[in-house]
Amino acid sequence: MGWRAADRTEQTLKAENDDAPEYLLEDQVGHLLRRAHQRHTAIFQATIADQQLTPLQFAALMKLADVGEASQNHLGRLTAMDAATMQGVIKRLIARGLIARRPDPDDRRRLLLTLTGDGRVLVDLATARGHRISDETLEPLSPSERQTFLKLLRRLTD
Amino acid sequence: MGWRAADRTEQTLKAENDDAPEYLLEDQVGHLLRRAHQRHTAIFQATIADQQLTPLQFAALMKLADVGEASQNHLGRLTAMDAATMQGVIKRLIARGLIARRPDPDDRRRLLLTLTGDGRVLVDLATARGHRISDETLEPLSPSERQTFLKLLRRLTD
DNA sequence: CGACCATCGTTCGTGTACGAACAATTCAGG
DNA sequence: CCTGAATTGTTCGTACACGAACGATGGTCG
Repeated sequence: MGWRAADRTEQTLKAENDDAPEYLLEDQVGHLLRRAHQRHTAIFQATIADQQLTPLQFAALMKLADVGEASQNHLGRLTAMDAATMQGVIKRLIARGLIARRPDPDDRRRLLLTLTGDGRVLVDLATARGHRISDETLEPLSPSERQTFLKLLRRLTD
Repeated sequence: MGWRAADRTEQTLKAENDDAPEYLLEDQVGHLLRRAHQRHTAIFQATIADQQLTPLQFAALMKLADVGEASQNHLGRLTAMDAATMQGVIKRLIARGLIARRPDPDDRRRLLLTLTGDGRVLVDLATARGHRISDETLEPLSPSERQTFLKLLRRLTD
């Protein structure tokens, strides 16, 4: 690229103490995590049948199918979304008729969420895709490497 | 929590074919990558000195310090941001006087970006913090596990 | 009972993320 | 040379992500 020689004057201060530990963006965990996540969402969009369905909407749907019924905040904790983010996700899923909301008779602060019939159908269709997406994301690794990677990654998520 | 017993009727269909491969959100790579990335950005915000500086702004700044000068699209490719995302990041860095923009004399489509004096000062201060952030993110892993994890993670980012 | 504090859902503001479309400019091939 | 394809930067629209503040409700403890 030839930028280094051209910008020598601009680089002077930095170039003078070469022994200082350089910061290489492409070696930092945060950058790699971000890029891996980017790649995963690209695979998600290409593989999931429904083009409108986003990774977060899919996660909320799958978790709701798992627990059957939950309040917004509770489902948010189960899917690692804060209450504000939850608002938008829930609003869009309700607008598409995939989930329904009803007041909790025992606690008037809460709104209980459940899958609708359409939601249940979509969950059944999308489950296989979900597994395919995970496989494809891990495709560059061998089976034993996948085990190792997932084990270590899980320890970085507390 | 007791939701499972309470919602048995809602779970009937799903419970009947137990042999079908269940989809456990907390075991999926995508979800784990998202949570690990969330944790990293929380560590970033807590550790970086400047409270206004975001991970993407920091990345653009560090990369610009590395290459000296670059057009918006080029810097975007180096930091894995698309042109539209770049717009906002660059706009905020210019507003804070950390980088400057000037037309490329050789190509009138391009705008060349460089660090300002303030930007260079901030980069020098933030470099040590950046390394601390990476260390803290990987803190749950032993040194050899970190090597393994980074090696595998890098293979998932192409 | 009553003051206090936690929780629930909502809204606002800021900042990524990215597809899509656009005008201006550059480049490649005929 | 000149037409068409590619690149650069910009804007628009949608969807996360989260801190902060808010009113309504629920629980606790003196």
